[in-house]
Amino acid sequence: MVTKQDADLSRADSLAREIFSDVANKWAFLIIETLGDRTLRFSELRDAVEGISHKMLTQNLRMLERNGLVEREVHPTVPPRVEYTLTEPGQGLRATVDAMCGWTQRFLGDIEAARRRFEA
Amino acid sequence: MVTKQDADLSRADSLAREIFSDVANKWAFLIIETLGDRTLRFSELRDAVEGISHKMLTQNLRMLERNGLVEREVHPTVPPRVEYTLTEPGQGLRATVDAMCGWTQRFLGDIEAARRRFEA
DNA sequence: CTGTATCCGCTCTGATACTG
DNA sequence: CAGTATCAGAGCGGATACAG
Repeated sequence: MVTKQDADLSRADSLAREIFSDVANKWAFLIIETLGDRTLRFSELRDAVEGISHKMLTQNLRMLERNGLVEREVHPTVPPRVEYTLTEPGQGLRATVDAMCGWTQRFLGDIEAARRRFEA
Repeated sequence: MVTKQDADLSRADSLAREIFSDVANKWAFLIIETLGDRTLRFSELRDAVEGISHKMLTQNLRMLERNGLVEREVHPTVPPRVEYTLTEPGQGLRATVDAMCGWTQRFLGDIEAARRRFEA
């Protein structure tokens, strides 16, 4: 028998997985790390996130905005000025991304060694 | 002037970013979560990680092995039996992925709400 | 300055078939 | 059972051009 709770759980699971798929990508992580607790303009982000293209930045910012992870604030001036800031959920994700960065630093040596070992 | 330390730092950074790119992908995360502290066979993993194809599983397992995050143990029987386990660095990464899963659960509601708001 | 749209090459992905 | 190879389609990502 499938209870209502089961249904809710599997719905939550599939939603979680979908969010996961959205967010578990290199550019999203780098944008979140770069933003930190600052507020940055589109062009500042483009310059700060090394190697990102105009298109990927727009695309990922829309995705993050759609999921409520960044807030987009438009100043109706000319030329336009648009600023991006992490929301509270965004800051929460940032904490986990920070942890992952720490992990990379911590195990850099092991990973390099493993790679050399793997060439064989 | 570019010191030796600067060079080392930027080398470490680019390596870290490379690792990041390898690992920051949906399938890798799901595999790591699924493995947890268990030891699983190839076919068990394929069944446990919902939706993953034979090919993606192989590809990601190789990548994880190359970076020393999973250990691959071959039992020379017939039919062959190959088991995968997270290494210590792998467990470290798992901790951060766990945190990310917790984050998804915690903010599921906010994210759903944000999405509804975004349709406008 | 910011954002959308288009084109195009290239990689990623899944399905299938084959080997040990 | 585990792994590799191949093929074809989808989607990513970069460059460019143009609009508000």
